[in-house]
Amino acid sequence: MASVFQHPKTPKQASRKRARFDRLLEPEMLKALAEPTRAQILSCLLKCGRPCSVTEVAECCSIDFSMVARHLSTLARAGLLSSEKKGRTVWYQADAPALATYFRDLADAIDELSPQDGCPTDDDCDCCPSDASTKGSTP
Amino acid sequence: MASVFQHPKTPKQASRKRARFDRLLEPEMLKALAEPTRAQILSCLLKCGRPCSVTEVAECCSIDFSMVARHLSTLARAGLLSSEKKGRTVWYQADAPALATYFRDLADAIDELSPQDGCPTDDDCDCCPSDASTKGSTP
DNA sequence: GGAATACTGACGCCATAACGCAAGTATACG
DNA sequence: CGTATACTTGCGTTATGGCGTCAGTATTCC
Repeated sequence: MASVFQHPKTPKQASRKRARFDRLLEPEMLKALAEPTRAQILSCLLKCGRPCSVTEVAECCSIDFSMVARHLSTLARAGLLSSEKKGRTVWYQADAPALATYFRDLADAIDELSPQDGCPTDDDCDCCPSDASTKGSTP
Repeated sequence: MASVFQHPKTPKQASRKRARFDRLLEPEMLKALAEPTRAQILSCLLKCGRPCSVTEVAECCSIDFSMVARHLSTLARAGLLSSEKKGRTVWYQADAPALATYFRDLADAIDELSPQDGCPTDDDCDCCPSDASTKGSTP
């Protein structure tokens, strides 16, 4: 499975937190999830829980076989599914706990990252990666 | 094949959980998140915490003004940002707690939804919305 | 009123990717 | 062997969406 599920070690530094957040927001996984057909397929596999073949998923979702094969491959490449070839059939399986963990990590990263007491208005706002030209007005 | 994909009977609770999950996986929000530029902009606003104008974000992220305006509008439409117009400037703000809550809900929905003890192999699997045509094998 | 600021919307260009078909590959079975 | 099954991959079409430009709108300030 892909690295997306690994927990980054986060020393308690703002820059680390930002890095963690940015990494979790890495678009590969989200892009894979954001496509309706893929979401449907993933949903199907999550609901099922056991490994499924391409044919099964295609029949289940009533989607063209070759499209399902391609989408499953995309989902697996994004780390959302594991795949195992046995004989001539490939068994795809959704790792629900890993996926749930990923989203919880993302939520935690957002919590850690967000300035609870507001951003200092007129100096020392590290909102942005590398730009210190426009410090200024607040509504 | 794949009896697992049938849903002979759908208990109300299970179908509710599925509905909840599917609603959370609604692609609007994920699609908005899955675009690198938008992720950068959202990240910037999350890190800042306070409301920011389009001009500020554009300068901060070094992105073309009108693009930023468009992306901010997209993010707001997807529910990822709140916007408030005051005078001639529009203040966009990221609601970090809400976003974190969304991802936690998604994680919870996945946990609830996934069959902890595995999917019964040969009968009574309600993985799929509406298809009961095939019987078959499991790995 | 007129100019400046802050944003929005419309047009076209282009890259990416989904879709469907069909041909190709790999494995199993008789 | 040859055939059937289970995928994969390549190709052309279509659709979506990001990007840049520029014109338009709304509000403020002089």
